Amino acid sequence: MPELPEVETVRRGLAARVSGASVAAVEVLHPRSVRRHVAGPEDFIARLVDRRFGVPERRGKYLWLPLDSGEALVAHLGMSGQFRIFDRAEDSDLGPHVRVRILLASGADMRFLDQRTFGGLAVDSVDARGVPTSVQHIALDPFDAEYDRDQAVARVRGRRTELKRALLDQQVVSGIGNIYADEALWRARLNFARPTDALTRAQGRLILDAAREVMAEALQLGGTSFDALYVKVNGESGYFERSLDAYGREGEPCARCGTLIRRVGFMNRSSFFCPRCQPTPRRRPSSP
DNA sequence: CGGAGCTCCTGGGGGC
DNA sequence: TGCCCCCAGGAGCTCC
Repeated sequence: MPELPEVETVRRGLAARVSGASVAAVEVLHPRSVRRHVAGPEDFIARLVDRRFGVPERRGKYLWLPLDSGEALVAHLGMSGQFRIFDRAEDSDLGPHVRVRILLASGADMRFLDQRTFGGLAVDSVDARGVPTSVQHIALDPFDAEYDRDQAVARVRGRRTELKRALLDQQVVSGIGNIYADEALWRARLNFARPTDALTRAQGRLILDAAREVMAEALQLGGTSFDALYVKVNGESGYFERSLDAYGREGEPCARCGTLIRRVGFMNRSSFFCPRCQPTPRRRPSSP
């Protein structure tokens, strides 16, 4: 489940390995992985071959490599996307999940793998600030130099929904997925179902600062890896999983109060929380 | 037009 | 042992 820390870990890996590299050839092994490139796989390939990559950038869970053509190669990892870089292309034993291969002029082999194909690549135009068209609707993430926390708080409080829904809405604040939403809520001692329009400004700041903090700590450890579905560009795992306080800890004692962590369904996914530290709100989002 | 539900996808794992 | 079904969930899309 790549969220901001995992995507940033990948971005750093790509920055170290492919910044300034030129594309020699591209193979699209699964068309679904380039479905966001509406002009089709052939056009996708043509816009990459002989182009040179700049330094990769990221907003929220999107990352992109600027091209010397003025466009950008945009990537979203979805649920199971990975980039792997090999020094030399080896045609044998590609494995079942390699979806796109980008062979570099240096001889290196840059592979996009994606078991569930929720992720994908596209070549996209960029605006004057270098942001791809397909990323412009995404809110700034908490690590963006232009991020304004109080504006993000205002967006959360302006919604009429439940707090976790707002945290997961990439147009409110980007980069937060199910794991870090639960972790931030646990740290802020707020229940996922808290109505956003009843949240105080202080609570809004608390939850957004907690999200930023937990993602910063995860990034230090190279992100969260549950299994081989998320690895860095060199194939190594991150170590944040052992630091999680709520996510995946159903039935284990809360690190603050010892109450057993509960899991409930919410938005077609699981939410983990401490029923004592994060009590369920009495009323549903306010109604007339 | 904001909010909420649906849908895409595959492999691992649990249950029987 | 084998098979079936559920589950993981990001985000675009559709409907209300």
